[in-house]
Amino acid sequence: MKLYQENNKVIIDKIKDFEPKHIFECGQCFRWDKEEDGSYTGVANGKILNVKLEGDTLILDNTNLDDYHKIWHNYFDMDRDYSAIKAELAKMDEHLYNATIFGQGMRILNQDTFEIVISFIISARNAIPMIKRSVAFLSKALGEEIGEYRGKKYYAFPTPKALSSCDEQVLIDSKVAFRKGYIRDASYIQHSLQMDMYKLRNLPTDMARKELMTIPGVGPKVSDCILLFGLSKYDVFPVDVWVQRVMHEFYIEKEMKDLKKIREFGIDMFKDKSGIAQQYLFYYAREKGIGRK
DNA sequence: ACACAGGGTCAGC
DNA sequence: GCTGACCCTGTG
Repeated sequence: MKLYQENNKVIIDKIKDFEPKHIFECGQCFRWDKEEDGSYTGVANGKILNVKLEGDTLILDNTNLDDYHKIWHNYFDMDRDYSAIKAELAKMDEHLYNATIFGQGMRILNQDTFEIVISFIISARNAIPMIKRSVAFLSKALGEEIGEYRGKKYYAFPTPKALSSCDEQVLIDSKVAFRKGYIRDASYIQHSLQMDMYKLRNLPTDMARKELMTIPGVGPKVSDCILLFGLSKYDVFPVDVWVQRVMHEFYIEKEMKDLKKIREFGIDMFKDKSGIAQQYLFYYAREKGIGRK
């Protein structure tokens, strides 16, 4: 692996376990879009980045080595050995083997805690394209304009202050619908520091989870997603309709509908790799339509 | 056309 | 612990 800068690109030769499609389309993030040339452009930490894989060369455009080390290295979870994780999961059974092969190159991004809280509140009983639409609308309406890339303007995710004090009409127009009260209240909780969601990182998973569940619009499933995608906790197992289906298909009787028990089953099975296992299974199930009637 | 479900959560029994 | 309502939109 060789890392170097060329103009405004950071290039990594001989990259392993990095497949942009699987990273950006596995359902963990909502601010990355595919360009016509197959690359992906998105916003994180107030910066615009374009990502393209050519063979085993990763090209990060619109950035520099300084930002790579400060932001993107951690954002893309570069220090984690996904080959080792995949190998461990794949040897458990044929389903995990298939799911890890299918999702090869998927990585769990380290995303901003508050952005993940709001995004996954929006995700409840919603479809992924609509979640992306709402998040894009709110960012454009309330977020700071951070620059232009390939002729398009980009906006940072709104601050807690902006989201907690905006006109109700903005939330209505964003189509977050019945979730608008949750978003305003959750944003105020962070803005007022009634709870500092960023500090939950320092708590054990179960305590952080208990805290998250006090936020309006945050239940068992959304809190697990926040822990996994926004707080770097991997001993969680978010159970949504797809994980439910894939678990019924592969591991447990269909009569077992108690989501709490399915979650405990997953954590018991996958331990400290539950979150990552869940993401391989979720992506595999959703792309293949496993269990859909 | 129109019912149904989409990365669930909450309030009211 | 269960059950229905919740906004809006794409899908069949």
